[in-house]
Order: sequence, then C-alpha cells, then structure tokens
Amino acid sequence: MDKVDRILAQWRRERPDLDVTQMGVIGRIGRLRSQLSAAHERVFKKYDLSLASFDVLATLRRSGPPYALSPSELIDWTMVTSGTMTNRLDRLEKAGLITRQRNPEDGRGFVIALTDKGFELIDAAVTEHVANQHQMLEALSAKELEQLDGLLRKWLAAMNSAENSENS
Amino acid sequence: MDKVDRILAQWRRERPDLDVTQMGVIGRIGRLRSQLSAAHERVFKKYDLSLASFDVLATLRRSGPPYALSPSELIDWTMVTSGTMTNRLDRLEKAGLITRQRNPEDGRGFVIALTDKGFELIDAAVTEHVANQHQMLEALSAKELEQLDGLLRKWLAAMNSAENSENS
DNA sequence: TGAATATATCTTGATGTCAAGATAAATGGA
DNA sequence: TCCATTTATCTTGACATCAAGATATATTCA
Repeated sequence: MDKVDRILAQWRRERPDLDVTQMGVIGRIGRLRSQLSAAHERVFKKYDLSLASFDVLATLRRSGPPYALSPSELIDWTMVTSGTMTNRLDRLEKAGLITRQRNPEDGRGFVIALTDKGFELIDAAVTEHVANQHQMLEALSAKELEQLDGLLRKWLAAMNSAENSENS
Repeated sequence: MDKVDRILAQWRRERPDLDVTQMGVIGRIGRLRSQLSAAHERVFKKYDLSLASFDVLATLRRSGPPYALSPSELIDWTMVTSGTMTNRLDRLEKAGLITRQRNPEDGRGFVIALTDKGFELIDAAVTEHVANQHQMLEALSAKELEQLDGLLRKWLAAMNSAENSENS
C-alpha cells in the first residue's frame, strides 16, 4: 500500500461512481519520473550541470563529429520551445561549454558547437550518468526490464499517434 | 524505431564503451510523462485550472468532509516545498476556490478548506479527468495494464527505499 | 524582380518551482 | 517559569519553462 494506493482508496470512498483504475499507473509514472530526475540531478551537480544543460550538451556529443547542430535541431531532439532553447544556449555559452556562430549558409540560423571544455565535461558526465542509470534499475531483472520497455514503447507510440491525429 | 531508439543508436555509435540498455526505459518514462501532462492540461484548462491547482483541490476533495487540510498535510500529499504551496494557495484563495483561516487550536497553522465554488469545480473537473485518463490508456489491454502497474510499483518501491537509505 | 509567405531565432511577460532564510507559535526540559 | 528547540508557514531571489509576438533572412511564384 504505497501513497498512490492510498490516493486511489480515497477516491473510491469519496467518488464510488468513478472508475479510477487507470489513475494508479499514471500516478506511478509521475512519481517515478520525479524520483528519477532527483537521482539524475545528483550526478549532474557534480559537473555543475542541470538537466537542461546536460540535455543540450549530450545531444551535441552524441550527434558525432563535428559536434555541432543548429538551435532548431536541438529543439527537435530536446522537445523544448525556442525560447527555452535560447535561454539554455545563453547559459552554456556564458559557461564556455558551447560556441554560437552565425551559419554562413543561412543568415537566419546559427551553428552551436561544443567547445573542447564542453566536450570533455559531457564525456565525463555521461559516463557517470550511465552508471547511475544502471543503479536506478538494479531492482528489475533483465526480463522485467525488457517487458517494461515493451509496454512503455507501445503506450508511448499510441500516445504519439493520438496527439498527431488531433491536429488533422 | 522511435526517437528514444534513435538516441540509443547514436550513443552506441559514439560511445561503444557504454552500456546504454537502461537509458531506453528511463527515456520513455520521461517522454510519456510529458505527453501525459499535456493531455491532462487540456482538460484542466477547460476548468481554468493548472496541474498545480487541480492537485491541491483534488487532494482536499478526496480527503472527504469537511474538505479541509492544513498546508503541511497538503505538502505531504503533493510533495512540493512549502514555498510552492504558499504560492498555490495564494492563487486559489484569490480565485475564490479555497479559504485560508488560522487554526484555532494551533496559532502557527492554518486550515485550508474548499469553498462551495471550489467543491463544484473540482467535482466536475475530476469526472472529466478520469474519463480522460481512460482514453490515455486505451491502447493497453487490462492484462497489460496490470502487468505495467506491477512493474512500476516494484521499481518505485525500490527507488523509494534507495532514497531513504541515503539519509541514514 | 518583388511581394507574399515561410523559416530561424530571439524577446517579453507570466507561471511555477525550489532552496534558504525569516517569523511566529508551541513544546520540552532545567 | 523561562530559555532552547522544534514546528508551521511565509518571504525572497534565482531559475526554467512556455506562449505569443518581434525581427531578420530565405524562398516561392506571379
């Protein structure tokens, strides 16, 4: 009987007309996400990073040489708004982790690139990050992990197609 | 091959020394959460609510008569800081959805209670909210739902106990 | 070629959140 | 009784985010 179960029990008492079966899974996703975020932040802080800055640097790093993308490409990967990305890039530039140069082939755009310092920082951080994620999932067996991944993948695919069919 | 798969593929190419198996599940939890939030907000907006205000009103509603709790109790249920709760209560009070009175039995504390308007609003909103959650999970069968819930529950319990054993 | 439209990014203003510290009241001994 | 500590809540200041609008450049097609 965890906190989510207690919430469901309260609703069943107060609103027996509602079927709150789905609320458990959805509630657990939310709680899990915030626990996972907190666990992630502990590693990020060691490198003076936030989830926001890690996200951008990691996207540049895994894109491969020359470790450079446009703000628009970064927006696509990270799924934030353009205003948020501008703010993230401002901070990273100030910290000397990225450079921001006009795109010579498109005067509207910029090229965001990792500096050497940025490359080294994210490379070290991601190593520890991955080890940390291993720990977070220690409680589940390989089989359970695979099962969970399958279910989440299916659900996510359905959510995405529901969202897309909305604006048609 | 969804976006998460593409991210893993990039890491495997760029950092073959890392085992990124766990990153898939964790990434999907995050993406799912933001899709679910967005889907929730669509209903909340119809009632001029945000996730933040819905959260507080729903906690009061499901606590049962007299639909009143202290800020501390609300903080426990919603897992936000005291500063965040003060801010949420300020807005809800201004909107006439709750009242905030000194606790006659403890001069340090307050009693937060639903107004009639607040009660009616949250009761209508939660009805639609639950129907909305049904839709979000349409893609999974009852069996899959149960399986998913079991895995999430196990994982969450492990994360919680890991967190608690830290501060000991 | 020029005007209309589309695209890339930045700016602005409002919200929501947290951490740390302030304030006031309650409680627990000496 | 009275001081030290604890508890409940609010305040402050810094961030991060989004939506909407501004700006500048590119593209399209009449």
